[in-house]
Amino acid sequence: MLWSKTFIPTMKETPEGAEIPSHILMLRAGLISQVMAGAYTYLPLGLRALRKAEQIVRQEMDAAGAIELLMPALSPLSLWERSGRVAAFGDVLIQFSLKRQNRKINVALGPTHEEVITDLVAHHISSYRQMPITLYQIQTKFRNEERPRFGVLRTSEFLMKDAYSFDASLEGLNHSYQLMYKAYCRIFDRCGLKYLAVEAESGPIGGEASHEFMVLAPNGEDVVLHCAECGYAANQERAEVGARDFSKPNVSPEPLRQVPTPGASTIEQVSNFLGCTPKQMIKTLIYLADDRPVAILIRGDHDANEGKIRRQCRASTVGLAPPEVIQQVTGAPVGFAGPVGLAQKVPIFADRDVQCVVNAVTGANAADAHLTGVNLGRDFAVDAFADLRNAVDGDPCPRCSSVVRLHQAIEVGHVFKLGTKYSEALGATFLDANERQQTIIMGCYGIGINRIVAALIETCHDDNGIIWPISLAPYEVLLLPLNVAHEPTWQAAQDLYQQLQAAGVEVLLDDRDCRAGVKFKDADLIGIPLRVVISERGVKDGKLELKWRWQRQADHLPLDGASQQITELIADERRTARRFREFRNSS
RNA sequence: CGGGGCGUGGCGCAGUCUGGCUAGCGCGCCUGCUUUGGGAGCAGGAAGUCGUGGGUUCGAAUCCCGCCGCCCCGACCA
Repeated sequence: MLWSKTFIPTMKETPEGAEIPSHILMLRAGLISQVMAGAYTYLPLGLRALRKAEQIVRQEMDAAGAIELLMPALSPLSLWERSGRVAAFGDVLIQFSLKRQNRKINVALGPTHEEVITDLVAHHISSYRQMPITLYQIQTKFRNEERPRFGVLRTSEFLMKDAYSFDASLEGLNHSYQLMYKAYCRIFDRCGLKYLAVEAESGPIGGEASHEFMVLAPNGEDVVLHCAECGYAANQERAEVGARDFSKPNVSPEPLRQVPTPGASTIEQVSNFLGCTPKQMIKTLIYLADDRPVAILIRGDHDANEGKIRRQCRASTVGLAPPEVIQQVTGAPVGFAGPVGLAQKVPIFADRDVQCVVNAVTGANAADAHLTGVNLGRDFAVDAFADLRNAVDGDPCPRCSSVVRLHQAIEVGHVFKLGTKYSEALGATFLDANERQQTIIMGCYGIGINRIVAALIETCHDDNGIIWPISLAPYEVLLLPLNVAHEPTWQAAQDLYQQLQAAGVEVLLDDRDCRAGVKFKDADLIGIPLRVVISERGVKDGKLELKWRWQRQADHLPLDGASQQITELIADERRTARRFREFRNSS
C-alpha cells in the first residue's frame, strides 16, 4: 500500500480528553477516530490490526476444534425474558421495539449470546451423539455502559469472540474448558501480550468456575492479586487471604465509652474526628442475604467482599440493606452501626482480622455517637469468623508462605464453566445412551478483540509511539524513501515495494513528498515492526538501512538481493517472533 | 447517579475574571520560491454559527438562566 493512497491521519499533538497511552496513541497514530462517547471508527490502520487479532483468534479456535457460525446482533426480547436476564442486565441491555405492519416486536441488541445459541442448540441437538461441540462467532456486541471510558477499552459497541461448549457430562465440560483455556494461552502469546490467567468469580452469568485472562497495566480497570513465588493469581473478588497470625497485640483493654461524633459517619470522618487510625476501627455493615438481615464486621481499613459474604451466609444474593432496614436493625440512622447493642438480633459474621483489634472504635447504634474501647468477647460476640474482605497488597498468599501483590489489569478474555443455567431455562436437553433425558452442560468463553489491540498498545510503546509485534502490526514492513523526488531513490523504493509484495510481505511505502523528519516521526508513531530506509547516499553506495521498531541502532544491507533477505527476516519473525520477544523480555 | 473539569477554523490552545474596534496564536491545509537524514524557511492565501437556546445590555466568546456534548474520579459493571 502506498501511504498517499490510504488514509492515515496522524496527529502531532494529543487530542483533548485522551489520557491513557493506548487511547492517545491510537488517536495520534490514526488508528481510530471518535464518533461519540464509547463509539469509535476504526481507520484503515486500526482496522488492519483488529483484523489481525481477529484472525489469530479464529485460527486458534479452529485449531481447538471449535466451529464458527454467525448469529444476529438483534434478537427477540422474549428470549432474554425466558432466561431472566432482562432484569439482570438492566440498562446495560439495549432494547427497543420495531414496527412490523400492525404489530410491534420487542428486540434487544445482544450484549452476549448465551440465550440465542442455547435456543439454537435446543432446536437442533437432541442426542449425546451430537456432543461435545463448541460453537463460536466473532461479532459486534452491544452494551449500554454506564460510563464508557479509556478510549477503546470500554465502549458501548465492541468486537467479541464468544464461544459456547455443549457437553453431555461434567467430565466433558472440563475437557472442553481445558481446550479453550489452552487455546486462549496460545492466542495471547501469539498477540505478544504479557498476560496472567487468574481465578475469577463467575458473576451474574452464573456457573461454577472461571478464569480471566488479564494483561497487567497501570490503567486497567480490574484488580488482581498475584503471588510471584507460587504463581497463585486471582481477581480481587475471588482472591482468598492466606493464613496469618491472629494473636492480639499486647495492650490492656480500656473501658467501653460512648463518645459524641456529630456528623461523622464514614471511616475517614470518624478517624479524623477521634484521632484514631482506620485500622483501629471496626465497621459494621448491614447486609440483606436473601432478604434476611445480617451484620458483617470488617476492619476499618479493609473492604467487604460481597461474594465471600454471600457464601458465608449461604445465600444466593446479598446486597447492602436499604436505610429503613439499617434503622430497624441498629436503631440508628445509617453510619452509626456497631456490634454492641444492636436493636434487633441478627447473625453477626466477622472478618478474621477483626479478632486482632483491641480497644476498637465502632458505631454506637445511636445517632452521632461512636464507642471506643470496644473489645471482642467482653463487649460483643460474633457467630462466626470467616474470610469476608477483599485481599490487599502484601496479604499472605493462600497457597504458599509468600505474599501476594496487587496489580491493575485489563481483562482481555474470560472462560466460564456455565453448567445448566441456560440450557435449563431454555429447554436444551438431550437423550443419553440409556435413553434418559438430560440437560446439556455448557461452558462459555469470551475474548474482547478490541481489547487485545488496546492492551498491546497500552503495554508496548515508547515515547515516540506504538511498538507492534509482527503478528498484530497493520503492516510488516515500512519502506521509507527519504527523498521521493530523487529518481534513483524512488526507483529503488518502487522495485523493492513490488518485490516484497510479490513475496507476500505486507508492505507500506511512504511515498509522500515531505521531509525526512516528518517520515521518521510518523514511522515511529505508527510502529511498523521493520523500517527500511532508502536514502540518496545509500542508493549511491548500493545500501539500505534496516531497523526493527524496538531497536535503537539500524543495520545496513546491500541493496542487491535486499528483498529476498527482508522476506526471509519477516518469515522468520512471523514464525518465531523471537526478536520481539527478546525485546519484551528485556524491557 | 454523585463530584470535578472542559467546549473558540481540521488539531492543540490564548482571550472570559474586569463586556467595547476587524476574534488571536501555533500546527495542519492551499499557491510560489528556497530547502531535503528526526515534525524546514520566506512570501502570499483559504478556512470560525466562539457547543446550543433564551435573557441582560447601546454593545456578549466574555455577565445571568436553561439545555446538549466530551473527559476524569467515584458508584455501577461477563
